[in-house]
Amino acid sequence: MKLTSKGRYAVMALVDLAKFNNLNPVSLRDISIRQGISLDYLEQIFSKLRKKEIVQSVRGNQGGYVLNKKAKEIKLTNIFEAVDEKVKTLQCKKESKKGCNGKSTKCLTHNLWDELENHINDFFEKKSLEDLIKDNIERRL
Amino acid sequence: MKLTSKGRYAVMALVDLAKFNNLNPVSLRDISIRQGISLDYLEQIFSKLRKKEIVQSVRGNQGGYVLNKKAKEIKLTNIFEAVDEKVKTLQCKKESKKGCNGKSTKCLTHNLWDELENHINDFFEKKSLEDLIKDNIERRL
DNA sequence: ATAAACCTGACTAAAATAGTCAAGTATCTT
DNA sequence: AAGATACTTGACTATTTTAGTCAGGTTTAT
Ligand code: FES
Ligand code: FES
Repeated sequence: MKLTSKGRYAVMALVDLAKFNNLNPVSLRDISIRQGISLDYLEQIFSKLRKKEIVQSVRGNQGGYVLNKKAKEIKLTNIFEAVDEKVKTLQCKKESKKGCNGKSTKCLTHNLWDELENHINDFFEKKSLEDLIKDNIERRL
Repeated sequence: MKLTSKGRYAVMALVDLAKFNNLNPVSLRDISIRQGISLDYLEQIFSKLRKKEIVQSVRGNQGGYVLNKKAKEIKLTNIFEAVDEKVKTLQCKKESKKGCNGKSTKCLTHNLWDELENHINDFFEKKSLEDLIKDNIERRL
């Protein structure tokens, strides 16, 4: 079980962005340099974040990205969904009545993985971007 | 974030095995058929489980595997550790003082992933093989 | 003896990941 | 108007990981 860097970078970049509090757009170039993430890769990520209306783009010189919602309203769940970082512990399709082994009943562990998935999603549902920023400021003091 | 089938199979096979309550060894061949898992793959998995003393092997004709501890004492944590299914949400090395970006401080999200890792491991630490079997019996009623 | 079943290590196809690269388009500043 | 900055898109690719397979053993009950 690991987290992919796409999900990791998305959150990292958004925390960086959110710290500027919507005063003015932040360029991906700056984020790239500050966070050590490839610019081209960031572009892919922000393209997805924009489509899901998590950020807004400002084109042209001095442009960049701004949060499209309040930091409090952006949960990790939303971010992960936007960049396709899904939690997938079940092998089978959840809706299907078939098990992961191709049999007509769910496998011995189906229920366990389902619980696990919920357990993890709870965590993501509870954390907002605002929480992360606060946490970051506290640590600096 | 997904669970690999190695971890999934390990747990699935052990639940199957545990249901026989140590009365007599269960052959991998049987588990393979019942659970729809490749025999060769199961052998790899059980080799690791044996090295970590989670199961005991009985060689020869009518041989197979038996649990080496009480089902209550086998936590998911132990199983996952045995088959190298680790939860890895951090990018950096935990001990190192360097961040995942190569910089000398931890990245903006380091703490978040660390929390997440603990959150997930809590789940694994709480679940024993016995819990899974009970859960399975209840469902059948 | 022979068959069942464990044991080991090496090998490999396929999928996913983590990017790179190229060729734009829009808008601000001067 | 020109130039620079920065967003936008889509295709491409190297690397790594996963999920096995395969071949050739060894052990032990009957
Ligand atoms: S994970 Fe759903 S049936 Fe096995
Ligand atoms: S995950 Fe540890 S420093 Fe980034």
